[in-house]
Amino acid sequence: MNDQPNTPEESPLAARLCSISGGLTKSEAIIAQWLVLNEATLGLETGSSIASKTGVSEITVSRFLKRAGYKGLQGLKEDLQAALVHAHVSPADRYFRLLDSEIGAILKRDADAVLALAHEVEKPAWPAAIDAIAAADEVFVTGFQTIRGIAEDFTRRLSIVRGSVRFMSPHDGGLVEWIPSFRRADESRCLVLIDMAPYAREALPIVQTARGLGMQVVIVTDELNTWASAESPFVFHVATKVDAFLESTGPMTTLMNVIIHEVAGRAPEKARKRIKDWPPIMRGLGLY
Amino acid sequence: MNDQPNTPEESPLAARLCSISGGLTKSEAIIAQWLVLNEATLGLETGSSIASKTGVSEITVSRFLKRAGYKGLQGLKEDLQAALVHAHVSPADRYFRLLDSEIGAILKRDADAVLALAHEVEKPAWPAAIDAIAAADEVFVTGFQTIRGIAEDFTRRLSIVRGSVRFMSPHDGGLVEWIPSFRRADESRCLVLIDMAPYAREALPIVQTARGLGMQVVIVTDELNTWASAESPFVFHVATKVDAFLESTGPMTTLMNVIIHEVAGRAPEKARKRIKDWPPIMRGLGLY
DNA sequence: ATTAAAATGGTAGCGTTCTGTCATAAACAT
DNA sequence: ATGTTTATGACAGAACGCTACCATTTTAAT
Repeated sequence: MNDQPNTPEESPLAARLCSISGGLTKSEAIIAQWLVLNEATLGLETGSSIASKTGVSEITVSRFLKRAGYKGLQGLKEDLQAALVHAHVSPADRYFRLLDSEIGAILKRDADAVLALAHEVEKPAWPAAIDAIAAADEVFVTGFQTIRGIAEDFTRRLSIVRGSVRFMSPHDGGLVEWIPSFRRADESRCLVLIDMAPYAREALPIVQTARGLGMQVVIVTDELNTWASAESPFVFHVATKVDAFLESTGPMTTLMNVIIHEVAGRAPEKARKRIKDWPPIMRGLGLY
Repeated sequence: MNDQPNTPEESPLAARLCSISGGLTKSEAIIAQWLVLNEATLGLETGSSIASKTGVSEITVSRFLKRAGYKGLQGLKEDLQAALVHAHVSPADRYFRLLDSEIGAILKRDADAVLALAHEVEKPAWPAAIDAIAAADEVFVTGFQTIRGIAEDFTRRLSIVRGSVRFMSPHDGGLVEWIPSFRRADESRCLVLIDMAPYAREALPIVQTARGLGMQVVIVTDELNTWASAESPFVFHVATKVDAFLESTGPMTTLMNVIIHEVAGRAPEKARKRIKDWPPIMRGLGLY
């Protein structure tokens, strides 16, 4: 099922270069071959560096790239980046045509950010964080401003998968739930904090309070957050800058969904049972 | 003997950045973290692109790199290249070592769903829907259950971009806002409904009520929804099934963000002004 | 609160990269 | 051999990325 990103004969770049109509000239062949062989490090090259390494002149490189359909070396680099997304995600190139617009660029970056989440779940801290959420006797969730809703939905959806999950708004009397209860001193508690840099002033003290009470803290935040790592080992970064008017919260939502999926995976039979029970529960509640 | 080309905590770049004597300033910390998180694609970046993505100025990036011991971004790229040669890792599989796993599949499908949004944006109804939202004198937003939070966040974020946006919970006395006011009978109103099939029983009557009051209705829903198209021309479908325990709402969030971006684009100067005014507004409100 | 120090951003200038125009060289056909 | 086409390179202008100088803002210290 997987395409082979490494095999040169299957690389989209190679395919594109080979498909140039009318064959290649000697210099062009040299350039093309060099490009394919060095595809991995193309991003670090520059037009003239390629020229000198292949022994042709700068302008020939430029011309060749344009003939191959790229908009200069910069365009080739962009295409390379986009091709990554396409190669691994789309069954065909059915979207190519659509993705040239401004929105297309935003969508591409969002998709890329989603794929980049693979890095996060790969971290050693990831399974530990999932364990912390799955094993805790009680889970608190919080988030502010324009991602408060994501935090609330996360709470609802996590509640389908495991019990004792509570959204916490620190501003309407929220932290009272945390008053240490000695009757249940042995219970473990976990806080999931969703955070974005522009709105984060309130987050730090909450995390510190939670830590002080012996809670585990899982923090999902954007790339710009720098304080979180000092407070907890369970910090996961999501790319949110997509050059739109506002940041994108889509990838963050995806990550929350993955967390839920993984927590469910820690106790599959229980989770499935809860899901089975869920519709009747809803019906009983009318709508909400 | 094992090479860990991707593990952030072992990367030579990360090591070097961490070892800077005298600690990092706030901006520097942001830059450093961003560099580490995006090391895989650094080759495709440029000084100013990094600056814009991290929210600092070009010159701060330049200064920081010099302080870190690199000779500008070019020097950093050269160092990276040297490291890459050793690691034998192609940027093509930077994410995908683990994408054969179950989570990998989920991420891929989510990313694919995001790209597939290009189809929705391409529909003729799309610009019309954006117009309806942008031009309306008043915009109502609603959504239930596990996507209610998305609807609320959409309300908050759309409020940054244009005024008179209101989240509407039809169950706590919600529809009173709709009582026709003859003083403002000429005002146009628009409803944005976010919907998912499993929870949709309540949505239809709301839409019909809105239509009866002469409102435009924009509906964002999943692939399974069949009734919406009969009620409004502005229906957009998002793929939500990713074979996880629960549906994925990430792509839907992305689509809402795109809507906001487009609405902002309809009145750029006003939108930019609103964004500029936004931080003070927030501060004035304390936190929420 | 006031002052000093540091950090950051804006503007402008330099250097580099990229591309358009023209000229030269090579390949090819007759 | 000659003329024609094509490929390649040299030069220059445009565009962009990078850094030096100065102004402004932020932070820390008293």
